Amino acid sequence: MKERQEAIKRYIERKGDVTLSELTKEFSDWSEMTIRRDLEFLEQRRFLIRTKRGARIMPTSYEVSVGMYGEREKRNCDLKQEIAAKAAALVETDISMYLDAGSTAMMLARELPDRNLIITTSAPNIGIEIVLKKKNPTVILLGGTLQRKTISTCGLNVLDQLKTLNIDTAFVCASGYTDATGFSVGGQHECVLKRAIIASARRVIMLMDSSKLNSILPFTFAQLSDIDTIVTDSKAPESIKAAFRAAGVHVL
Amino acid sequence: MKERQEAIKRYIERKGDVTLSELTKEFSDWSEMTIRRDLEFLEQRRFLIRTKRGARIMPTSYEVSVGMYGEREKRNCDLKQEIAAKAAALVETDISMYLDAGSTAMMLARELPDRNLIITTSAPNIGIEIVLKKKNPTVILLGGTLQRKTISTCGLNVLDQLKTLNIDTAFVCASGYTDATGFSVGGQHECVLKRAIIASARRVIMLMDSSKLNSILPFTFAQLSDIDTIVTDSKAPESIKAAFRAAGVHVL
DNA sequence: CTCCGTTTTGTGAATTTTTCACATCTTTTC
DNA sequence: GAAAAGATGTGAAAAATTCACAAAACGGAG
Repeated sequence: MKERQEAIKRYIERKGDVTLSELTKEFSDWSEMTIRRDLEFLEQRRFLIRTKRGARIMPTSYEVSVGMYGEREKRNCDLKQEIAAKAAALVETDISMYLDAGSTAMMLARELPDRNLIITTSAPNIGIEIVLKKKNPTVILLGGTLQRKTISTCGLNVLDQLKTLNIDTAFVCASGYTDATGFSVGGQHECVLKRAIIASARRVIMLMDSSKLNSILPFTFAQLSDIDTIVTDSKAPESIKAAFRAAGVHVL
Repeated sequence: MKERQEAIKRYIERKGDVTLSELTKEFSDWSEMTIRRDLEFLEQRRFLIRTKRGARIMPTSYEVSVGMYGEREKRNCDLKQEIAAKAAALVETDISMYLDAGSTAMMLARELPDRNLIITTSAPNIGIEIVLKKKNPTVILLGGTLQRKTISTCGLNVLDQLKTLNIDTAFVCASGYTDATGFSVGGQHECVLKRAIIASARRVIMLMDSSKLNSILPFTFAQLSDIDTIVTDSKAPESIKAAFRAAGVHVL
């Protein structure tokens, strides 16, 4: 595959849904016809489908979350993308990692290198995404009841399932953070799961975009002392980042 | 939503991918313009996306399997649809059931009534499909390693997971059957899982389209004596159906 | 039942998008 | 370095889509 085609693919993956004119503007070094042919090429390889006047990402499970969360998902898309890219750089080969549920985690999944990784996750849509798009990683899905809102599983026996899994690095998402309350989420089951993961992982990396700082959700699952690294975006206020560093947490 | 729009939606859901001319032929009582407007209407509600000259089902996890198996999936679409409809009629309210992986099972999932059901499955795409499209069923995903080919999980501890689950009716798919070899599939892990399910379920219903009769795959997981009912399509030869009945199996 | 306003549907022209054939330019191979 | 193969650009032809408006169907209110 050519470099231009890769670039077009990445662009569409990021945007989700593009028009041809948008693409000709973005890739103005080439003619419309060439872009058309590239789209045809990419469609044949099932990376995308061509729509009325443009193209759309080939919807695998990605669309599940987009469809669910609708515009909310896309809103902080660029922030989350930034976080995902930074987090992906922390992934080493042959690592055993945990990947949380949520849109930021989905973006991280797409940024992961196609290498030998053992990826445990409670989000079946993320697991499917990885397995369909990459050849090398092994995906382990945690079993349990599938939650409608979060598309993630939670089982009474999560602890049993984790017992035989040695997780090196856990990428965990939070929905809220304040100094007083720590990291919090909206669901009780998620809270229990995240706690179990954090307790068992060697290294915990928190993914949180700046829009979630200074908000409180019902259930706290971790304090600053529980985590090693926090990955956030460039819009996070310097004051909070300084407070994180003061607590001995790496900030990226 | 109008009756015509419902019908168009159903038609596209069944076919997966249609052209406008196909639709105008199918719904020839209305003009092309009306169909166009219906497609626009349905697109706004996220039921489908419009493509170059037609429309395509809004891809939730359903598309995952279609995308994977490609034409194979669509080939016996009508037969599988027939089987799924017949099998759905066997589902009672408040039942605890197991749903196998595979395209026939996916179709059954779409035909299920939106009632209080406990649905256990090893196919995360089917679980997501149910949870997104229906409000009432509870979905339990079995955990384990996610297989690339089948989009289903298999874990070393399936037996443990099943221990606390009481499955009333299991809908199981087979890839091959002959009198001599019984029901067989292509993967060893699937074979183990199916055996465990069949051993623990009170009632076992086998789903198999006629194209799979008289073919043998590497791993046998059940004999006629293990199952209660076979649901197949109208193209199944009467002689085989008679043999099933003679063995005490209900044939639908 | 009929009038009037609203909604839905059909029609054809205008517009836009897509396709196709072919010319030109680039890269590869011998 | 020449021939072949491949990629890209161009513009006309074909097709699909949109748009504005007319016709038809529908739904009360009198």
